[in-house]
Amino acid sequence: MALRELTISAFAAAAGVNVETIRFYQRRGLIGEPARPFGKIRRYGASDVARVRFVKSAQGLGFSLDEIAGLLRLEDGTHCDEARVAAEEKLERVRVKVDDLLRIERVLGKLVEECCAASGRVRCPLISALQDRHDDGS
Amino acid sequence: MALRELTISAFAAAAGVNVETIRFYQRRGLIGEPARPFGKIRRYGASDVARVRFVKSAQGLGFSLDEIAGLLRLEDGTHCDEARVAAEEKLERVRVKVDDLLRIERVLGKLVEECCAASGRVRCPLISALQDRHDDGS
DNA sequence: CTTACCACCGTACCTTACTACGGAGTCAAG
DNA sequence: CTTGACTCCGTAGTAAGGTACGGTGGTAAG
Repeated sequence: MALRELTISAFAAAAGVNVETIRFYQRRGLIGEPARPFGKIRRYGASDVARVRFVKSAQGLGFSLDEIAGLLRLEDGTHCDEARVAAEEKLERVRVKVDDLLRIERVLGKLVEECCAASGRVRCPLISALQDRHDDGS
Repeated sequence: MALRELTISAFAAAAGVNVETIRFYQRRGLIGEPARPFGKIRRYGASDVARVRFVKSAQGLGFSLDEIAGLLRLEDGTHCDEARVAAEEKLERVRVKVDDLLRIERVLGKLVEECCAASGRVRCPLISALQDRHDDGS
């Protein structure tokens, strides 16, 4: 587990993605171009692996690559006010997501529990769950 | 707010999507072909609006249209055992997502609070948050 | 009954996020 | 110093999820 000893294929394997995905993320600026200690070949470390895994997790939560890049930029510490405003916005979106997921979780949990107890359901409980989130109209 | 009086464009507007998206969802089976009370023209009701909104919410949470179709099929009540197993699987995925989102929320909240308190951060707290989720290796 | 607007339908196109390909360079082992 | 596995890079292709377009047919107001 030492630093900066992974070749790109070992790196990709460790992060659970395709080699081409790594190169694609580099082009998109999601991971920085690493130093090339020996000749022209890139070497990667554990922190790079963590970064890619983060990207993949965030994607699974419905964030686009652009949004993820925004999240990652928040940590820079530079241009502080801007970052705070951005973070507040993201936070709001994240809270809505958490809310929605918890509703779905609750309904799925009930479905599993009571399964088939009521045979002739008319209305989907999942939909109802997300429907009365915050009971404002539009 | 009566039943089945929306034309497709009113429906799309109410659900916050494009008309073409509605037709696309019909082809995908995400919403059923509605009856056509007068001549050849489809009419939609409030429950259709709710269904489309659900699809959009679920998408924002990282579910694919296929997965969403699966979620919606759960409510049928028919073939009960199958549905219960599926629901359990979904539930597991949802719980992981909730976990991840809560971690991100916590970190973003801290970022907003302490913003800039520590000027020279080295390591991204977001990444760390998702990294030590469940501390199993692979 | 015409005229304008909308619905219907199929097909084509677009964006996002990869994934594959092909040719040239690198590097360690034999 | 060759061989073979691996890397680099640009470009092209793919899959998912829409979005746009263009022609035809309803339908409701004047």
